[in-house]
Amino acid sequence: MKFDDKVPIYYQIKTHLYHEMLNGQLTAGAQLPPVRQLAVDLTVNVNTVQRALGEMITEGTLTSQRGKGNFVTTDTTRLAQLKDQLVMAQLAQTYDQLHAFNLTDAEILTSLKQYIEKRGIAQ
Amino acid sequence: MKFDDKVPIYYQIKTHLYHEMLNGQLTAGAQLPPVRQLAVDLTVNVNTVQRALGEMITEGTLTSQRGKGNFVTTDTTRLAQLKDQLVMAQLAQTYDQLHAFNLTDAEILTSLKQYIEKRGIAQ
DNA sequence: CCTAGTGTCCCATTTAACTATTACACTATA
DNA sequence: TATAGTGTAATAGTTAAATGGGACACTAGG
Repeated sequence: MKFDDKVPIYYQIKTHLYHEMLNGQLTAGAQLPPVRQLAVDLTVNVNTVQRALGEMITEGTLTSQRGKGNFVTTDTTRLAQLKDQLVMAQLAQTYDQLHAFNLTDAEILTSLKQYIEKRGIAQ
Repeated sequence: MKFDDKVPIYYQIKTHLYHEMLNGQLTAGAQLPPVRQLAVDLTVNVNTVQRALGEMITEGTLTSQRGKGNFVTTDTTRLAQLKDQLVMAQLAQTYDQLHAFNLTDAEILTSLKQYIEKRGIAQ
C-alpha cells in the first residue's frame, strides 16, 4: 500500500480501516484478516499493524479475542458516532484551512461545488 | 506555536507561511522576519525553520539574499498559482475522504453547508 | 494431546525529524 | 575598517517511528 510520508504509517492504517468500517467493506461484528496477513497486504511490519489496532481497541471501535481474531465492534451506535466524528473533523479542517486563505463562507461552498462539477467532467 | 504531532514541524511551518502569504499578512516582495526571530516566535530550532524556508526557496515562493534577508517572491502569478494549488489540494483531500465514507456528491455538499451554518450559530 | 492459526509481547536496530551549538559568509552602516 | 545583523552550513546528540526476529498465550479441531 502507498503511504504519505508526512503522516505516521500506523495512523494511516487506522484511517484505512476506518474507511473500510464505514463504507461497508467491514460491517459491524466482522472479523478482520489476521494481523500477519494485514501486515503483508499493507506491506508493513506486524508491530506497526498492532500499534494501529491497539489504539482502535482502546477506543472501542475494535475488539480483540486472543487466539480467535480481531473484530469490528457490534455497537452500531459507536460506529455511527465514529462516522460523525470523522466527517466533522474533516469538514472542520477544510473550513479552517480555506478560511485561513481568506476565502469567505460562500466562496468555500462554491469552490467545493465547482471542484465536484469539474471532477465529474474530468472523469 | 502549537503543532500537530502527526505532521513534521518543518512542514507545518511551510503551511503557516503559506497562510500568511495568501491572506495579506505577507504580501509580494515583503521581507520575512530573520530566521532566528522566526525560530523564537515559533518556539522551534533555527535549523527547522531553515528546512522549511529552504524548500520554499527551491519551489520559488521565497527568495533569499545572503546578508539581507528572506523575501516573498514578487512574482504575483506564482502566488496566485500557489493559492489555486493549495485550495485544490485541500478540496481534493476532503472530497476523497468523505467519498471513501460512502457520502454522495450531494451529501458532501450539504454536509459542508450544514457545518458552516451550525458553526455560525455556535460562535 | 498435538498442531495450526490466531493475538500479544519484547528486544535490538535503523532511520528521520528535531534540537543544540558553533562557525562561517555576506551586507549595510557607523 | 569594524561591527551588528543577516543567511548558511556542519556536527553531534535525542527522540519516535518503523523494522526484523523471536518467543509466548490462547483457541479450535483433528
